[in-house]
Amino acid sequence: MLTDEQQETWFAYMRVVLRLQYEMNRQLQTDSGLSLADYDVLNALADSPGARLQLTDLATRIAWERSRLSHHLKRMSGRGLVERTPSESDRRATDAVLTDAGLSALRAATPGHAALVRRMFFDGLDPAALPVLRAALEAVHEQVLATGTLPRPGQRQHRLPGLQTGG
Amino acid sequence: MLTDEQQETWFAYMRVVLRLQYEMNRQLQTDSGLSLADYDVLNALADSPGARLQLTDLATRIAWERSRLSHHLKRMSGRGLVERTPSESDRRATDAVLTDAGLSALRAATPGHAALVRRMFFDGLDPAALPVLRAALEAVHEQVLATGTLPRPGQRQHRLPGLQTGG
DNA sequence: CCGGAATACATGACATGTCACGTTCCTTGC
DNA sequence: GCAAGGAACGTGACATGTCATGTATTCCGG
Repeated sequence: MLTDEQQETWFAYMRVVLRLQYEMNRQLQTDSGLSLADYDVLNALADSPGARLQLTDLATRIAWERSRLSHHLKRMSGRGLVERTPSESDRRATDAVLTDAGLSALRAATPGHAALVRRMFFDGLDPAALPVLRAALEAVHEQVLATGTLPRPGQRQHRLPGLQTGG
Repeated sequence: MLTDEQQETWFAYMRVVLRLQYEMNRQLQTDSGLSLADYDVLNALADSPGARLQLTDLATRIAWERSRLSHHLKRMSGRGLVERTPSESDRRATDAVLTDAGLSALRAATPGHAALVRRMFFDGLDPAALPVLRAALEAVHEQVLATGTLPRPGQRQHRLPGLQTGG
């Protein structure tokens, strides 16, 4: 099914993923009181226009089940990191919005997180390999999008409020 | 902290990890009734001499908290996929052993899993990039081992039973 | 060998994630 | 415009993961 070299590459990938996830989780938790899950949410929001994202879009973007996100946002909003506001474009929908406290937490956590990423991921890497690695990861990403079960992120159409032909 | 190219590479990595994890989980769950976590455990055991591994070693190998593994093995043994036997080399220790049913489940799940890996990971990849990708992942792995908080897998020393100088 | 420190694991309480389902609203075809 | 189907989200029940702690065993310095 896979060639030997593919197998070895895959095993190397899985080993990296498992350990890195473990290390990132611990570093964030102990240094910032954020879980990696929290960080992913905050990061996705901070990177979005208006620091705001509809739940389904956010879930798609970070590849979470929507109900997981719903539960998690309830907890995060209890901690003041995000707010949940009814969407203006769709009354069924909810937007998650980054709060000031959430942004501060993200900013406080980022240097330590980035330091870990640099140390564990890039410091051991031949810089000459970087462009190839990047291209490979982007190709894989494209393939996952193309053949996966989730929609592409950021491509869902929302009705824009204020554009209805007036009554 | 990170160069632009490093950042983009890192983001690509995270996007791939998040989506692939989601897709693997779903594929395994629906096609085989195994979670990705189950699969990682079964796989690690099947790959070990005697299909047996002491808990701490197994936890290190798949980068889990030991208590997570303890709970999970209890559930998996309830399903007949593994057994827990007292270790012969250390009476504090427990070995996880793959059962016949566990091996069967692993064998049944593997083709579908491998197909997904091939389709999502390797089919989109320029074969010429494979050696570089593999080397890069192995370099990162080495770096994670070198600077991480977990011991290297498979390097812990166990007292070998039957080698005591007799009484 | 003996006592204190460290290690291996289990467990209970609690945090987090999944699944099935209900409610509300939107959309589509007439 | 209206009914039927679908989409967005929340929730409760349950599966899973984490943390703090307890018990048994081993290790190590003297």
